[in-house]
This record gives sequence, C-alpha cells and structure tokens, in this order.
Amino acid sequence: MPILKIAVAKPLRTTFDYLPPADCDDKLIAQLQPGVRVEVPFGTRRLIGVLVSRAPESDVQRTKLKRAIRIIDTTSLLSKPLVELCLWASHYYAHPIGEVLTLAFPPLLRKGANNRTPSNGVRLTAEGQVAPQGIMRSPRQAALIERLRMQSATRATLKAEGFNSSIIKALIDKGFATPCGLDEPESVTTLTETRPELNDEQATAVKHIAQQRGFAASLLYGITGSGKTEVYLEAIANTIAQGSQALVLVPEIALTPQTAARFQERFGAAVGVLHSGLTDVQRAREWERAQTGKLQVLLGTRSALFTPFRKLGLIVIDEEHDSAYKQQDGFRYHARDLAIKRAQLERCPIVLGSATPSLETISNVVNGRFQHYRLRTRAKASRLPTWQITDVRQQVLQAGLSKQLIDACHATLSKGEQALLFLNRRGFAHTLLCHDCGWVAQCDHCDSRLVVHKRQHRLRCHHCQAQKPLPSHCPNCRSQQWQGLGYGTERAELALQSLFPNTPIYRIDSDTIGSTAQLDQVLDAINNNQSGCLILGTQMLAKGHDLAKVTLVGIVDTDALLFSSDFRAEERLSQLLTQVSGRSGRGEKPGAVVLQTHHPEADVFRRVIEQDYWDTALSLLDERQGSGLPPFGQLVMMHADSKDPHEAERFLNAARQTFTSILPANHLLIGPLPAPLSKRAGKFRSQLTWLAPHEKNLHRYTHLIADTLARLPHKQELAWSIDIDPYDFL
DNA sequence: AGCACGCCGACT
DNA sequence: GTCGGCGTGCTC
Repeated sequence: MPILKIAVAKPLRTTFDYLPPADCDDKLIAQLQPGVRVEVPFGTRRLIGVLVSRAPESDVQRTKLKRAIRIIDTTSLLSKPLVELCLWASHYYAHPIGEVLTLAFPPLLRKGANNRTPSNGVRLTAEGQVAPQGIMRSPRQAALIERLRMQSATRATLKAEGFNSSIIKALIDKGFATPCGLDEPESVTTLTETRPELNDEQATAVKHIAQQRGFAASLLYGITGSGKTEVYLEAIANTIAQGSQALVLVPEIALTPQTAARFQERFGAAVGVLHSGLTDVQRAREWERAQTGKLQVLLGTRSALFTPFRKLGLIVIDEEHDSAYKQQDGFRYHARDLAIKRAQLERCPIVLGSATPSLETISNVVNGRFQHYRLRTRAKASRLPTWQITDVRQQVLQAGLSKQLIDACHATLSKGEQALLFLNRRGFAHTLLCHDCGWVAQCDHCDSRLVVHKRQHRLRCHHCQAQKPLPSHCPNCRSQQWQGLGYGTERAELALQSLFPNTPIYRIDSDTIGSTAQLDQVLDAINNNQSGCLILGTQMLAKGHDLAKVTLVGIVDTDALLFSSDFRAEERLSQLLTQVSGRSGRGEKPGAVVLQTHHPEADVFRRVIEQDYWDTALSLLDERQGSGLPPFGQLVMMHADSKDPHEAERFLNAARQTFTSILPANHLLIGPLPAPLSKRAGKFRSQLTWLAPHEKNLHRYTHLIADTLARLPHKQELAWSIDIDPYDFL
C-alpha cells in the first residue's frame, strides 16, 4: 500500500504518513508529485498539508495510519526546483518543513482554495490522467486526452490544433478534463526604444552575464550612481528574449513605486510586483502569473523568493549586503543565501549587486566562486565626495550639530544646494530625566528607556509597543524640571527650524513616513526643490534613493556603532558611511561629507576615507579570518525567552550540557548569556551561541541540536528558537 | 501550535 | 458534588 508523507503547517519537525484517499487508484497516486496539496485529518481537526514524498511502506503502526481526505491538486503548483528549495531550506535552517512549504503558497491557497478561476484553458483531471478505457471508442476525445497529457493548453490553442469546443466539452462533462486559467504568456509590450547607453564596464557585465549557461553567480560591484540598474535591466531583457523569466529581489525599503516604475517602463505589463501592501487576492494573482509564465519579471522583497516560476532564467539580488534579507523571526532564512541555492537548483545565473558588498560575498569573489564585475564610472561624471572629520569633543553643540557642520549647511544652502543630515535615532530625546532627583523614564516591559515623542506628547518604547502620556511631573519627587537627553530626529527638526528659519526641512523617518508611496512623494518634493533645503533622516535615507541635488552630507552621530558588541559592527559602519556619503554629489556638482564623532582617530573612519570600500572589506575579512567567525566558520544562535526571570537561562544551560557531549571539541559554545536587551516586551531573554568550523556535515549537528532542544523538558511559557547564520544580536 | 486528557480549588 | 485551572503529551 503506497504511503503519502505529508507536511502540515505546524511547528513539527517531521512529516506524517497517510494512506491515500479511499477513492483514488494506485496509478493516480503513483503520479502525484511533491508539492501537491492534500487535505488530511490531524488529531481532531482537518488540515491542508503538502505532499513531501511517497513511500511503499510506513514505519508507523498500521492501525495508527489514517486516510487522507482528498488530493487538492492533481499537479503540483510549486515547481520542482522550488519544492527542492523548500526541503533544503527546512533542513539547513532546521525549521519545520510544513511551515516552510506553506510559505511557498499565497495565503489564499493555504486554506485549500482552488488556484485558478475557470477561464480559457483546459487541463486533465485526476481521472483523465489515468487513461480511461471507456472513451477510447471516441478517437477525437482520446486524441485530446493524449494531447493534454503532454501539456495543458488554452482553448484557443486547442482549436488551432483541430479540437473543436464540442470535443473539449465532452471531456469536461465526463470529468476527464477541467477548465483552468492557463493564459498565453503576455507579450512583452514595451521594450522601450530609449535604452540607456551603456558604458564599457556595464556592457562587459551584461555581455558576460548573457553568456552564462546554467548556474553562475556574479557580484556586480558598483559605487552609488554607477548604473547597476541599467545592467539588471539589460540582463533581464536578454533573459526574456530567451523565453525565460527573471526574479528581482530588493530590500523592503527600496521597493518604492519609483523602483517598480523603472522596471515597468522598460518591460510593461510583463512585470509583476510583490510587496507587503498587497491584498491576498492581488498576491495570489501575481503568484499565479509567475507560476503560469504569464509574467516575465517579478520584482519583490525577501518572501518573493518562494514564488514558483515556469522557467526561471535569472535572479537579481539588489543591495545584497542589506540585512533586511535576513528574516528575524519565525523561519529565519537569509533570502540572498537561499537565492543562490535556488539559482543552483534552477540552473540559472544569479547577479548580486551592491556598492558595499557583504564580507560573505566578497569572500566568495576572492576564492573564485563568484564572478566579479566592477562599475567604477559614475554615470553623470561626478566625483566622489571630500571628507571632513569633525571632533566634537568639548564642543558646544547646537541641535546636536557642530559649528563646522552648521557652517557647511549655511554654505551649501547659500548656493541653492541641498544638505542631508543623517541621524539614526527617532523621536525627540532618547531619555527623559528628572533634573531634581535623577529619575529616568523606563519601559515597564523592557530593559530600556522610553523615548520622548514630543509632538505626540507621549513616551514610547522602541523595543515593544508600550507607550504612555508624557508625565507632567516626576512620579518620584513631583518636580517639573524635565530634561530630555540626546537628539532624535524630531528634536533635531525643531532645532534646525530655529537655526535655519527660512529653509524648508524634510524629515524622513518611520514616524513621518507611513508608506512607500509617501516616501516617493517626499523624495519627489525634494528633487523638485529649486532653492536649497535640509533633509533630515534615519537609516531610511541611506538606501539608494536618487537625490541629485544633495551636495553636503552630515553624519551626526554613529559613535554607538564603534562600541557595539556585534562582530559585524565595523563592517556595517563601513557600509553605512560609504552608502550615506554616496548620497552626496550625485549630480554634476562635487559633494562633501562632514562626519561628527568623539573618536576621530578610529580606524574605521580612516579606512573609509582613505581606501575604497573593497580594500576596507579585505582588511576586515582578514581580521575575521583570525577569529574563525563567518564566513570562516558557522554561527548558530539559540534564543529562549520566558516570563520567569531565570527559566530561559536554565533551559539553555541544560541544552548546553547536552550539546557538550554531542559536539566535537573544536566547536565553541558561548553562554547562555542574557540577550543584549535582557528583558523585552515583558519576557526575560537568554541566548546560547555556537560557533562551528566549516565542515561538510555540519547540518548533522544542527539537527541533533534542534532535536535536543525540542525534546528538552520546559515550562509551557518558555519559547525557544534556533537561528542559523544570525545577523542581529538584539 | 492546538487540543485532549488529567488531577486539584471555589461555585450553581 | 461539578466547572475549570493550566501541566504534559500527542498529532500519521
């Protein structure tokens, strides 16, 4: 008796064995592909599961086996490489298989809804698949069955092949075929004539990518404004010309209507866009367009990686260094790393683009696994900015700004140009302090201070949802002598308004910008500004937005990153400084960067200014090698949290005991230590770090570790998770 | 994760 | 005497 191994969308790390539904014959079962959805009884409930594999026998006792209720899909809606990717990812990240496979379906289909609304296509049903003898006396119908067994087709196509609608109808009436939404691929409507003129470097990259057959990974390393997007567009055009589809991933914040418009201008209706703002119906539509081959280009964020394609011919990862590609909760995958795996499975090229590539990627270039194309020329012939480091020690700052920076702003504005001030902290002041007794406003649920948001008249925690009104007097001593410590963007904006009373000031942070459309609007307003303005913003500004009139960038305060315990802090700071400074001087005018710091002597500043990013990264990589940290070893982080102050640590301690006996001596266990924010949202958090040297069968240990954690007795309220290749240590 | 089974306190 | 608290263990 054949057995169906089914994954259900629950945090269970195994598949479950089922007997086929009662009304299915063996031939049909033998044809079922992995990825097919199956409804199954599970405990007391019914669930939609996904077929992972078939097996002749089961290890489970015969009496315990249940029958599946129904097979939902006759053919898998997920492509074969995508199913393989899910299985691989579940294994690599030690994440429950059912939850990974579920991610590959749009929400509408997870509940078992039928994919396609009946439309102009026809495909065989389960009964039609298994060569029914009964209709063989109708040769035309038999021929149509044979035809459809090759591939489903639209009615128009079938008609052209000589099958009139009465034959099709007869098959449908007998239940051998069913209508489905198999449209013809939409033609690429507008391959715009006004292609940008490519320079030699761009043309070389495009040419080489076009020559790649099968899997090949390339880094497109180009400074800001060097025209990476033109290379993407041209490479995609080549892919489409060969009848294949292209997938483009961008970080969440970079997926603005502006970005989408750029692809749509070039490829018209052949472009699909997946982002967080879509409704379930819209999402299912784009998914289906990719799956059936109706779209040629899919532009999306992280999760778009799990979209099925009919024929994937190219993957592009823009801003590949961006940490937004790493999912930070639940299924903690890295979309860039998985994209590389997917390209291998799809046997297609992948292009990673960045002005500041990650050390992982640079390492792959150095050891020859990745091709490397460098774009040195700035598109508009503008020069790199000049740097000025300002020592703010013992200086009296106004609005958090040094005299040098304020003067530079005045000079810039007087020329009618724009200045961008980068301040990576939201709100008014990061701490509310009572001047008379020293009382400080703390979050009740986290181990952190509340941030003053003056306009909203509230205190807000930036680590959980907690907020409360600003107190009128100190709860400790009744004093009303409040002091707000530190400058957030809100406070800086107010202060700037009095320093520059006649200058428009645009503040860009997650408090002022609610949607990508809104961001687009503000960016448009800035680009249309004629007489100079100030732009004040957080991280949101560091990304590749085009601000052509900015000639001065002020980096107000990044000193916190100098002392971060994160081993990637210096890499990140180098990337941040390079990216932010790249905002300066993108037009014809040269740019300047003013960097404020309490540690002007720090190595990282010298490197970023004197060397180009590549050399900085090579030095960092060298240092990384000595420590055995990624990419020279593998890091795994185990998190636990609980309302009980000690339970999480107790749990991880017990885990560590077991691991010590499992792991070889050259593996390093660190902790358990309190998480950097040891109390967050009312939970006490602890973490155990595992650093392993690279070896072929590392995942074997990973699974032993995950199984150990799953088996370890613990209180109900304790939650644990495992993070392979962690990015954030918060 | 759910959901059921299971053994101890305050209510119709 | 029962309703229900959430501890623990299973789901093919």
